[in-house]
Amino acid sequence: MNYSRQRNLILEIMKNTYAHPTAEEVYAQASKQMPSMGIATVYRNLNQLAEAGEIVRIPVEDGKDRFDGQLEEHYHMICNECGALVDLHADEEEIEKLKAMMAESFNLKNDELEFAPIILKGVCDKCNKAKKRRS
Amino acid sequence: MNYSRQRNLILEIMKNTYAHPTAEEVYAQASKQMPSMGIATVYRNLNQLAEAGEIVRIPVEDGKDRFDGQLEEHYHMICNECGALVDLHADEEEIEKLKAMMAESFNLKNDELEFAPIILKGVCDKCNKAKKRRS
DNA sequence: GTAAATCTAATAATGGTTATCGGTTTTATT
DNA sequence: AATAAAACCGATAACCATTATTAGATTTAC
Repeated sequence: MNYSRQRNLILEIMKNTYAHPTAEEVYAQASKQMPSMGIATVYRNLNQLAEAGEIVRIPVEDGKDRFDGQLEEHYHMICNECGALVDLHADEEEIEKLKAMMAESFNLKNDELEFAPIILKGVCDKCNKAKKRRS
Repeated sequence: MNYSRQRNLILEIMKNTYAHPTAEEVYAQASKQMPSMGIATVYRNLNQLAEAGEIVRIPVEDGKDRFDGQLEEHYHMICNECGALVDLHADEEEIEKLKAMMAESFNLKNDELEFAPIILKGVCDKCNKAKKRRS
C-alpha cells in the first residue's frame, strides 16, 4: 500500500473518533478538509485500511457498514431504543472466561472462538437514564 | 395479516427447514411448487412474517439476509472456514447465566440484555473434523 | 529523471431489496 | 350468495449502498 494524502486523511479521521462512522459520514468529514475527495476514494480506502487491519469493519443490520479506528480489543452492543452502536470493554482475562463458558454452554469443541463484532442488544446508558427520568 | 396461498407456502417452507435460506433460496423452492410465484412476493412475505414474529431475520455480513423458521430460542455462529451459519443451543438457565456474566464483565446495568442473532465466529464441527483428518 | 506501480475522481454498473401499480383474492357486511 | 372494502399478487421500475471501470495524476523504484 502506497502513501497517499487521501488515505492519510481518512486514516487520521478514523483514529480520531470514537464514533463508528459509515463511509458516507467519513466522506462528509474528509471532503470538508479536502473538497476534491471522491466518495469512491473513501470506500476504496476504508476497504484497504480494513484489509490491512488498520481499522475494523462493523457490518450493521441496517445495511450501511460502519468503521472503527480504535484497535484495542473490544466488542459492540446495539441499543434497542436509539440504535446506537455502543463500545463494550472488558479485560482480556474476563473475555477468555466468557468465551470458555460460551463454548461449554453451546457445546463447542473449539479453541479458536471469537466474538462477532456485535454480540449484544440492550439499552444504552443514555437511554436507560432517559427511561428512569420518564418513570 | 390475511390468509394467502403464497404466504402459507412460504411459511411452510420456512418451518420445514433447518437451513437458513436467503430470500432467493426461498424463491427457488417456492416457485418449484407454485411457478407463478414472484420474487417480490417472497421478499414481501418474508418481511411480514418476520415482522409478525413467525420467522426470524438473520442479517449476515455478506449482504444477503437469511431467515430462520425455527422459533425455539437459539443463536448462531459463523464458521470461519466454510462460512456456514451454525445453530447454537443451550438451555435457558445457561443462557441466563451467560447474559448475567456478560453484563458484569462489560459493566452493563441492563436487565433487558439479549444476544444478537449472530454472536460467535469459530470453526464448525464439519470443518473441525476435516482439519483433523488433514493433520 | 524516467518508467512502473499505485493512486485518484468521476461515473457507470451491480445486486439485494423495496415501491408502484393494475388486477386478483380474501374478508366483512348485507 | 352478492358486493364493497381490504389485503394481496406478479411484474417491473426504482432505490441505494457499494464496487468496477477508466483515463489521467501521483508516488515509488531504479
